[in-house]
Amino acid sequence: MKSTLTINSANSTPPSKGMFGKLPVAPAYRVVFDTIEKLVMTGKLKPGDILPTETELAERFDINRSTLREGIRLLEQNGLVVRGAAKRLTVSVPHIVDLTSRISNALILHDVTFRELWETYIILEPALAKLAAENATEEIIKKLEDNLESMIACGEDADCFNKLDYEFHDLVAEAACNRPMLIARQPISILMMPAAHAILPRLNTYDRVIVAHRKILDAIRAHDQSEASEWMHKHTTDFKRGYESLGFDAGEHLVNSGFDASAGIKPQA
Amino acid sequence: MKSTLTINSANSTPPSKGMFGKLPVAPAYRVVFDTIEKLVMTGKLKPGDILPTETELAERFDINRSTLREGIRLLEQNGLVVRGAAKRLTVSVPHIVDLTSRISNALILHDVTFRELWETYIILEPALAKLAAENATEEIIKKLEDNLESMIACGEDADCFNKLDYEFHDLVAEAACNRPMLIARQPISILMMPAAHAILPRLNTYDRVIVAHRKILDAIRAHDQSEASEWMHKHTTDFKRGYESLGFDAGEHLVNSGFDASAGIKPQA
DNA sequence: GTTGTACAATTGTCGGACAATGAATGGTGC
DNA sequence: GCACCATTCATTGTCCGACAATTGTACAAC
Repeated sequence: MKSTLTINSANSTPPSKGMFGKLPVAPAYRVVFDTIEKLVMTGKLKPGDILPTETELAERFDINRSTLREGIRLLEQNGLVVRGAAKRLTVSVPHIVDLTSRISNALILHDVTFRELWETYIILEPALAKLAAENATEEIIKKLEDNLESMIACGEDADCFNKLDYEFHDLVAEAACNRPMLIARQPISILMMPAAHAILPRLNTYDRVIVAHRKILDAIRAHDQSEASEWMHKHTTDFKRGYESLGFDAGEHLVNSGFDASAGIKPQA
Repeated sequence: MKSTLTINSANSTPPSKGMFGKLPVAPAYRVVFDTIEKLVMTGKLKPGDILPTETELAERFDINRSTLREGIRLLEQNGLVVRGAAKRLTVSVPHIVDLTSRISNALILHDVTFRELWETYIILEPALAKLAAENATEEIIKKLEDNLESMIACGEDADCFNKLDYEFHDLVAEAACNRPMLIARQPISILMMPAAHAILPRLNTYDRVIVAHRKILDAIRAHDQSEASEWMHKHTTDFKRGYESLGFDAGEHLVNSGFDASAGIKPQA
């Protein structure tokens, strides 16, 4: 951190280099991004606002349109602007799904282990179930009921079952009305999907899953927070037990769950 | 989800709209992004690999350099490439801090409430303390000790104290060796900072904080997981009590904690 | 009111160009 | 031979101008 710097250190290197670590002269396209990002974050630009055309923006910033466009790409990737109906740039709010898929990609690249995912999941899922029992609306309870019915109708069609299982937990998370926790859970859920797909057909846990889901749903409907939390805890622990009884090592990397895992879901981007 | 769609629904809307959701004809710069992203995610490009020059890449993709550069910007903002030492593009893995600051920005724009932050925080912090008690290395315990000493030496310098408080919790989270949880915690921690700054000098809770930190540190050092978890729970609850006793409403929006909150930290990006 | 058409605006893409800057190279002195 | 310096070169950041494709708009026709 070079906490102590003396100006008069005329011993080794000329003072023009070495100290004064390069002051942040950002390329123009980055300045464009920073500027507009700040405008959005400070509320001077609100979601839904339509930006001027590229030509006009370039004129105002006094840069070339190509350069401006590079800045726009940064904003676009950040989800702060989208090219709206009329192709015009409109200010937007980053979608949760964009964030979560980005996070899961990053976790994959960081070689996250199943142990880490699991440790977090076993914390979040019961907490979300508890909050769901507190906050669930009639509407979402209806969706949960539909989900459970479909799952029963599913029989032992593993693909169908897994999809509905994933959806059930997603709905519970949504019912909790807590976005930070939702964002934390989603990437983990995505990354654990391959494991879920591997477990179900080999261990034949269909019945156990349905029983657990029903208990959880009942608890949510009854606003019984501790019951919801406890059953979700059991249910999630079951999942880990299944994982381990298949001979997987929880410390093992998940690298090759790979790209399709994150790209496979993206429900309605 | 429009699960059932019949072709012959010639009743209301013409079939050319409504169904056939826009087929994915992506602009070239986006194809560049998708292509290279996939190469990274599938491991065909590994972190540290140096990409060809812009001119060469443009030639290979058979597009103009300007167009290619727009694609590069998308990758850059995603953290998948950085312009390395020699200005050459280098494949990289997204830094955690980039993710977390993006998440906190998104949460701000989504008008997240203190209630949501709190509900998540009270779950994560004890869990992290528990894991820290399990996994903390000597090295990080040393850092925690240093932090506690500095905090005591800090006296009632609120700025110094808050900074060290923030750092302490960061260190505990780091000690837990769990990146999903780390990523989940960090944005919340960032967003709650303004609240922490408001509470401390007005309620004079310096002593209570130090006592709690010492208890937590002792528990981590002794690998006493439940003790670490419990004290962290108390400590975090204290924080909320402070927040409420200042008359804030937990359901209140945090919009105007605004931009500086997220930009203020960024330790060493 | 709906349909169709002509026109204008805007974006996506292209080709070429150049200054600044870091890297590589080669010459020079010891 | 090795260290040091100047030159050359490659590459990026930026600019300019241009054009096809697409889309919004205005207006005419039914």
